[in-house]
Amino acid sequence: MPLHNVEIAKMLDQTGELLEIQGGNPFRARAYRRAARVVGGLGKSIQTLIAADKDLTELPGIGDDLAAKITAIATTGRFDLLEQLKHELPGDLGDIAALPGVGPKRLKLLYDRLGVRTLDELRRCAAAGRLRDVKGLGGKFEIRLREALQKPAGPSRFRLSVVEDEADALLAFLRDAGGVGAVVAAGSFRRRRETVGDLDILATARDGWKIGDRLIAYENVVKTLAHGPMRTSVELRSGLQVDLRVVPAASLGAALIYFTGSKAHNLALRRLAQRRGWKLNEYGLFDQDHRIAGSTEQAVYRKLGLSYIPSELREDRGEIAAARTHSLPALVSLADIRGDLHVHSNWSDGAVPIAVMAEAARARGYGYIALTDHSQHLAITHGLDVERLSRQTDEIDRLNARREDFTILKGIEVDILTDGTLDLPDSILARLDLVVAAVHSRFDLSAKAQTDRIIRAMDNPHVSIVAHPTGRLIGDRDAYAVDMERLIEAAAGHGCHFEINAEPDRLDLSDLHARAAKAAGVKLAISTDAHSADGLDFMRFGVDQARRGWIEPGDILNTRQLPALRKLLKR
DNA sequence: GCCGTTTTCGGCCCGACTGTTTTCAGTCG
Repeated sequence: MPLHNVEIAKMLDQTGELLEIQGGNPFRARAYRRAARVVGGLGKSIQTLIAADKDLTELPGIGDDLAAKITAIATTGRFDLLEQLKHELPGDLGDIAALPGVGPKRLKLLYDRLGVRTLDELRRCAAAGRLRDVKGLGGKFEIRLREALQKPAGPSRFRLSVVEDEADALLAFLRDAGGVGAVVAAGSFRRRRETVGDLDILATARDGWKIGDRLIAYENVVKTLAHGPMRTSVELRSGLQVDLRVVPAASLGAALIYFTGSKAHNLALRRLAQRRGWKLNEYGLFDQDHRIAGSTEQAVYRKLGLSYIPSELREDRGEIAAARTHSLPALVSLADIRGDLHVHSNWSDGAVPIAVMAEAARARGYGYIALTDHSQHLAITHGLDVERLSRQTDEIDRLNARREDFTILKGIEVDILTDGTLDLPDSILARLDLVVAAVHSRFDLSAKAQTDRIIRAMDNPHVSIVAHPTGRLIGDRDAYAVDMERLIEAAAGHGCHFEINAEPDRLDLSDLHARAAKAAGVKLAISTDAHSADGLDFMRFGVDQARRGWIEPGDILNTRQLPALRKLLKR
């Protein structure tokens, strides 16, 4: 059975983990982990690359050996080395290693001295107090482990928008303290990843203890995990962990780079520095003991011979090579957006009338919106039939007649039915400015059927944009099975476009898919799918994901003035 | 296991905090 990239990546990662637990050469284990990350972050599927006879050793961190192993995994669905490791190291060692405070060394102690192989066995040993007697472990470790074992596994990652709410309040609280300079959020939050594991905050302050004390005193803190002169870690009521790092102002730039990550990006930068005989850490870029850069990120990148790399690109996905040749993309920004192409009103399941949505969009500096209510098949949303849609277009004509400087485009978010036909007849679709097509049912189809279904919808020449193409809800629902490469290919061939749905729980297309679409020449709309005026503000999350996908203003439909946009919407 | 404008062998990022060590290993980011 041929496997997808994520599945291959998972097997490689598991292999790396087990190799690490087993001991032996740690760099070998690291090589598997790196390969896992590279495969997981690939825009194209390994299957496609193999089919096209591409040389996998051209991928970073993949040599002859791993290329052969990846090919074997991809084609057979099996990985002998992993099977062998699982046989040699039975039990849920991976789950045990995931516990806080348990790394490969302590895991080995538990395994060798106590014979612990499963979480249940560990729980029994911890309860019986047998851990503290093992030389190298101890009472504190046992207590911490017992707590971790009791705690129900909470959400390990939080949606970006959720963390943003927490961060805004917490940053304001910390900035209010005396003797504090900069207080900024870094980490995956600053890279604008769709989900955030923990919130990293960087501060410059005269006294690191003091701002740490203030963090601990924050009302939502339930637990202090670590507290020192440079670093304090706490857990909030929501379960979100916050890491506060304090550095001198002269180190702010280097610390921002270090604390923003990603880890892989930092490793690559440090290797670059190392090759020049320098050292890069959170305090600066050093030639021997002499700091040659550090107060700003720009200066550090410049010294390393790189253009400034926007935080959204720092994933070690080719940005360092591009920065070296000064060929980074000029990323789209919120200021480039001139309108919103997916908006609902109270004609279907939106909260407010068309005029209110239009006014809210105008207040945000837009020149147009596309009103795209649901179609009849989605009865629960009070979806529009031909007659109501027809009346809605008349209403929009009346509203448009009132304003010179703002246009409401007549649209629909039409359901793609199970067989790929559309929920409304061509006769009415032809009268609209744009048709957004979307799947809202039968998420259970096979990948082939789902892909055929959406391609058939794109065959209809009235369809301009496919909305939320994979149907995922972050943390709630996986994407339906669909062959994204075939969809992108079809869209490119049809002159059809995809949406980056900006709702923080959708962000669909994802960053990787957006990048793949761009590579194929497919243009994208960044749309909010707003069901109320406030919903229009989700635009920033869509723009952030687009930036993570290396997207430039020219790749986006709704960066254009209305006449240019209209041309692109016609097929 | 990967990789090379110092190397095809000998390296592989770097520092803070904790707990158990009695001067530092393990974990984490």
